[in-house]
Amino acid sequence: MTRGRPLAFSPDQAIAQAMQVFWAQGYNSASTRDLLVAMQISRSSLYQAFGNKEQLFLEALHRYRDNLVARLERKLTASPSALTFIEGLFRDTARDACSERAALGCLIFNSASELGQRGDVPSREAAVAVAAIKQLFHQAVLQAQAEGDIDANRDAAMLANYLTLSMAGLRTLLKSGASAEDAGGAVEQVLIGLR
Amino acid sequence: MTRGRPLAFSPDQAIAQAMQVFWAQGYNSASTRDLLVAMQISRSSLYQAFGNKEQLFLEALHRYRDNLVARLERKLTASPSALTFIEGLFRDTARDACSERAALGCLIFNSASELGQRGDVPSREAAVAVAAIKQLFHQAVLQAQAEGDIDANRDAAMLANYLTLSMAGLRTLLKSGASAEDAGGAVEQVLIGLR
DNA sequence: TGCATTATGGAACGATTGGTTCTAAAGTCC
DNA sequence: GGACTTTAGAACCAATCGTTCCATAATGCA
Repeated sequence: MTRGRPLAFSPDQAIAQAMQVFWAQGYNSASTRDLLVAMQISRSSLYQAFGNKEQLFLEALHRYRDNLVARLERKLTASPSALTFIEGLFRDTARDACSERAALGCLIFNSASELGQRGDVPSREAAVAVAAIKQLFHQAVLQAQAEGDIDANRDAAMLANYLTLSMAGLRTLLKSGASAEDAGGAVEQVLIGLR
Repeated sequence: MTRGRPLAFSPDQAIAQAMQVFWAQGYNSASTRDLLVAMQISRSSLYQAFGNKEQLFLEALHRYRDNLVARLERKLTASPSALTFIEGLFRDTARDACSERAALGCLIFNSASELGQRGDVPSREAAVAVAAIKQLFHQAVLQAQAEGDIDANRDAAMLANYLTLSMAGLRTLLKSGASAEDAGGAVEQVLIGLR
């Protein structure tokens, strides 16, 4: 099957490590050296396996997006209702205010904020990832409407935008050092708007 | 009065130009060269007048914050009511979705997102600037309660957090390329939560 | 006219950036 | 053993990073 010397590292794990670096530092501030150290591979391996820094970032962002969406979809189906899923997601995020995780924020919103509307591939991919989050909220809202927890007459796409906005705002609030009480209070207000 | 050779540039204008660079590129990505070109001064003048890049950023952030708060306070007092001020602020921001201005976002939220909880001075100052925005919303909510447009029984501090979260989220949404319709719809939902 | 003081332009600093290329060794399959 | 691929590491590139230094220019004061 595979000819030649086999890979000495797991591309999956390597991407996961690179993802952590981009997550903590952002795309521009993450140097290739930082990535090499975290990935525990040599320079030649990085360029042979992933091309360059930009392509590695795209792989990491893609991975993050896929993992996040899959995790949330599992959570959604495991929840007693779509509304409790949404409520739990926001409340858990707010409750986690003081953790390292909250300080990192979300790679997708971080990237959208950093890369803005530059027009290059990483910027567009960040926007695509935001759209994936919005799409998941849309799905949850539709389900909650079918379950009778949200008025079926309300525009589900609009509510999906509202929830995406709210989650992005919550992450920024947490990044600026908001307490769990402050974040939790604001989140309850967000959730009131759903019903 | 002043001894020695006089300054050949206006520190005010120079800071304003530097602010634009930090605004468009972020703190880390803004190079000293970019700053020098925009400020139209020489390298030595920058370090003599402002110390270093970090201190220059702090001056720019401070300036941005003071200008923003002053402008919003003027707008608040000029508005027929505090509620119309809040509504107008959010609607105008959403309506402006496709402008360059919207693509830049807000320097304060940009900085909070980029610098996160690093613990250094720029990071802390970004958090202070977010707190200033929150404080302004708090003031507007209290006034709206006094004017009978918001239920006086509701927690004004909580609503201020809610509005800060919403504005931060709106800016992230616009940075990810949301249309004026999408942003406007989400904003209406945000405003419904106030009443 | 000199002196003190401050600002200026520009060179230069050492370190680091992302990216590429090279070499020699090592591992695996046929 | 030969074909093939990956490995580690060094070297290199031009560019950039933030910062420092120095001689010079421009002003007020004596």
